[in-house]
Amino acid sequence: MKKLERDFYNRDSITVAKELLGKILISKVGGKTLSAKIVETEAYMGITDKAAHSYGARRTQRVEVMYGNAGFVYVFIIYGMHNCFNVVTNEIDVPQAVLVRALEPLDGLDDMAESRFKKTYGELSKQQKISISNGPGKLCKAFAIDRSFNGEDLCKNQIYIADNKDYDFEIVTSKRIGIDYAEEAKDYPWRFYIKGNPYVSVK
DNA sequence: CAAATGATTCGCT
DNA sequence: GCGAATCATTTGG
Repeated sequence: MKKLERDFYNRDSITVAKELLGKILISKVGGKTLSAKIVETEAYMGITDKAAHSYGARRTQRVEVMYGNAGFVYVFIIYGMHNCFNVVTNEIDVPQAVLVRALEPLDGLDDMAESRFKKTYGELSKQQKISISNGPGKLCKAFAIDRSFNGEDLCKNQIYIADNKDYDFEIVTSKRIGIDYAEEAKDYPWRFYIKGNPYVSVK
């Protein structure tokens, strides 16, 4: 499997969000290898998108990564307790990003189960196996992603995304989740997921 | 089973 | 001070 290069990320968020579906997220932090298929994403289109942190060209310390080069990681804390994992897209000074909302675990299942539930994968209930990574906060916990990942480069070897030849799925397009404050932007069809995948957070 | 609720921290105004 | 790109748990039908 080939690692995705800077060129892949250096396009608009909607295109990257769609094409990230079915790709493989790989983390090699702390001597462990974790991998999972990306099954749900959302595009945040920057200065014109009321749901985006960078709406209206807001440029603060927190949002600074999004103004940088494509292919970097943007992690933020939401509701005081959950991390959200984003991929920075598009040109420098165009503050766009893609939120990864759900993953299908592939390798390192025991490590993910340990991070999430303090159990081995075999000890999990059927319900827990699904909920191990079927949401933005949950997948961060499974991958042990926190704010120390903010600003990491996906074109290096600590954490990266690999291409996948398995393109046998349909993409469903729908409205984004949890952004009721965003007025008309809350209805934009900028959420994408793999049809029929059990790990999708909201069907 | 659906709906309501509490948790808890930090960046921004 | 306010409120957020969420989640787990509890409550009620």
